[in-house]
Amino acid sequence: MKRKITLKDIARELDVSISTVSKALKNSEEISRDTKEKVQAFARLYNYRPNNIAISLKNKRTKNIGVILPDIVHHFFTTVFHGIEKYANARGYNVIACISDESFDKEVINMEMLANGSIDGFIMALSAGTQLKNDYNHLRQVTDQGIPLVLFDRVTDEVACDKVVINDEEAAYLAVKKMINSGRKRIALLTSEAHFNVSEKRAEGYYRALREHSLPVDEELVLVLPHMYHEENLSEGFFRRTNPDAVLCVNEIYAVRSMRHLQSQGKRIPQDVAVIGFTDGILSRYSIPSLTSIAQHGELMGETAARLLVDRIEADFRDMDEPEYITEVIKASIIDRESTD
Amino acid sequence: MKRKITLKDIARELDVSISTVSKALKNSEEISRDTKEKVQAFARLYNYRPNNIAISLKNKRTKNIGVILPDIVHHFFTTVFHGIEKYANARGYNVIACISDESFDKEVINMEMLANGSIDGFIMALSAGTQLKNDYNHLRQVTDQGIPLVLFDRVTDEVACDKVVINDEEAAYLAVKKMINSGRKRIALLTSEAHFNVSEKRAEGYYRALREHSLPVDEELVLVLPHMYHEENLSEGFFRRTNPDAVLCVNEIYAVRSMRHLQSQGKRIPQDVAVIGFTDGILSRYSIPSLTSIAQHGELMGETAARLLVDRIEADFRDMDEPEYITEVIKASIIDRESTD
DNA sequence: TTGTAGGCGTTATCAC
DNA sequence: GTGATAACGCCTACAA
Repeated sequence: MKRKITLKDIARELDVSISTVSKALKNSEEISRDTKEKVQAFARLYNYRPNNIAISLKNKRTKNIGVILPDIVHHFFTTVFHGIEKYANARGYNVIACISDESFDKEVINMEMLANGSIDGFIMALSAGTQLKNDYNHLRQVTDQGIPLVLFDRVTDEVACDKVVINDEEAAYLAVKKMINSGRKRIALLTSEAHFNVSEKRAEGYYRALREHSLPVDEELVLVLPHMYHEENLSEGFFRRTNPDAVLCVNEIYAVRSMRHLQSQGKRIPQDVAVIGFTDGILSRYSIPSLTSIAQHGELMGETAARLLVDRIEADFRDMDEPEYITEVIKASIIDRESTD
Repeated sequence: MKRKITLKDIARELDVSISTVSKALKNSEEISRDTKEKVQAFARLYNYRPNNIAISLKNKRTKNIGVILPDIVHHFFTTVFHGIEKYANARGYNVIACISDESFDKEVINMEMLANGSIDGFIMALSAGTQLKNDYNHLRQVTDQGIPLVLFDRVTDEVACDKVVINDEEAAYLAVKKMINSGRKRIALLTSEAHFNVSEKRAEGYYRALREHSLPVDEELVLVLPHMYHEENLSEGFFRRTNPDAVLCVNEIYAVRSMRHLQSQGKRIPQDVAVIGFTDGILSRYSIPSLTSIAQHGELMGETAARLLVDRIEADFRDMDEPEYITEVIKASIIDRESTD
């Protein structure tokens, strides 16, 4: 077991000073060809690599970025993460990932853990708990210290920072409009509890589309489901009772479950009922019938967030005092599949 | 913007020495009550937190663990990751995540990036590229430096380290046996290219079950698919040609696609054809019909890997010279759903 | 009870 | 050309 070698080791071995070794390895003009070759050969032989931690301490930058996600079972967050990771790596950054599990407390703990020097900046989507509690002091604490922060998807106006969102309202509007244009009249909305910013926005788009096409707004046709989809049968009675000819769901799990219940009630999709779901994930692609869905372009969102963050991290400190924060809007798009006509 | 405060700042402000501050904050007996209170109050006021990087440099341990995954779109790796993250956090470690994208080169780059002090140990599953190339020098380089490494799922005998695997062979065997017991005779296997260790193991289980139940082995019934599932119709002709009454798939995507093709050919599932897939993911749960699948207990695998790693990291250095490496086997189990009888 | 000094590994400045 | 020194932030053995 050959232990990790340091500048000091090389210096001792070659009987030169540490600073000479350091310079030689950087190919400094100051050092004689002879010495440089000797040092470099030795370093190569023993596979010398500078210690990241020491460099971090010296430079006060870690080349790590902290990512805090509410969960990782939702395909959407997975793709965002991938986008972040890809972009960050390309610019020489590592990604430290933490999962808040939708809990306020875990989010706070994770942020504090990372904020003490481990990372140069944060990318995160707010946990359900945080949105419910409406407490953003831990975020402000971070930004107050001058640590750059980028929020995506689940954002808040309460914190001044860069943001990346999708046009949820517009996407829902277009989806409903699409179904109206193909002749649907009784369009149901399956949404989740309202403290999720995004659900709210999607509901707004739903209502706007109805209004603009002079369809009656029937609150009976709106079903609010709990965020965790434990109970299998919640929506079964709903469909029997309300008998819709189209359904918009705020995620693909609701959508697939809806199709399942509708089919078991003898409905054909899309002939009798059209279904569209948010999140163009694996379920949408492989369900039977495959699901027309609203792609949120998670990977692009991740890349965008990472770009904003790295730019901010590497921004000149001259113009640090009064930054103009940016909110980038990613356009969602509808992917047509078999569940609509 | 209140900048991060250091021991030095406190010392200067309170006109004491740095070491006094350090000790006072640790509630050392050496320091007078008076001084301690003064220092602690000040530290609290300015929200002092020790700098992780400095501590890492001093202690030569980062409390970070590096996780390298081949991809993150497969639900299995996602769940493993979650298990690692959960366990690691509970023991005070952060997780640095890198994705090799199934590429040998990226795997090497990521490992080198992290191996220079950023992490205390690695958890990883080998990329496809690495298994294909059969080159494990980057792993040995890491273990040779005394950095603990735990391999999971996609492992190799070529590297001496702790490992976590599932009993793939046995699981496939049991799945096939189950279908034989319910009267199936023509059992197909959809597998991926053989350089994947796990696919190979699963195929072995398939063959063993056939042999032990005196069913003929018909190579026509085995379809080897490329790892990336771009081509949609690869298996369609296969089913028409071979007309199986049961199918075992090495992942759930193959399984769901199979069901789709079979259904479009007028077959009923499970009456005409039974289907079982590896990976108990979201597709299995929500497909129509829902898919009987082999749960690999990814979260447990992740926790186990993290436990092995942290134990190894924190192991006494006395018994470091000749470690006995452990391979833990996680038992896969069959989750019965609608695609089998 | 408090402070000094040295070290973790690296780099930059300045002196020889 | 080379090397000594200080600094990044923290800790600790030892001196005062």
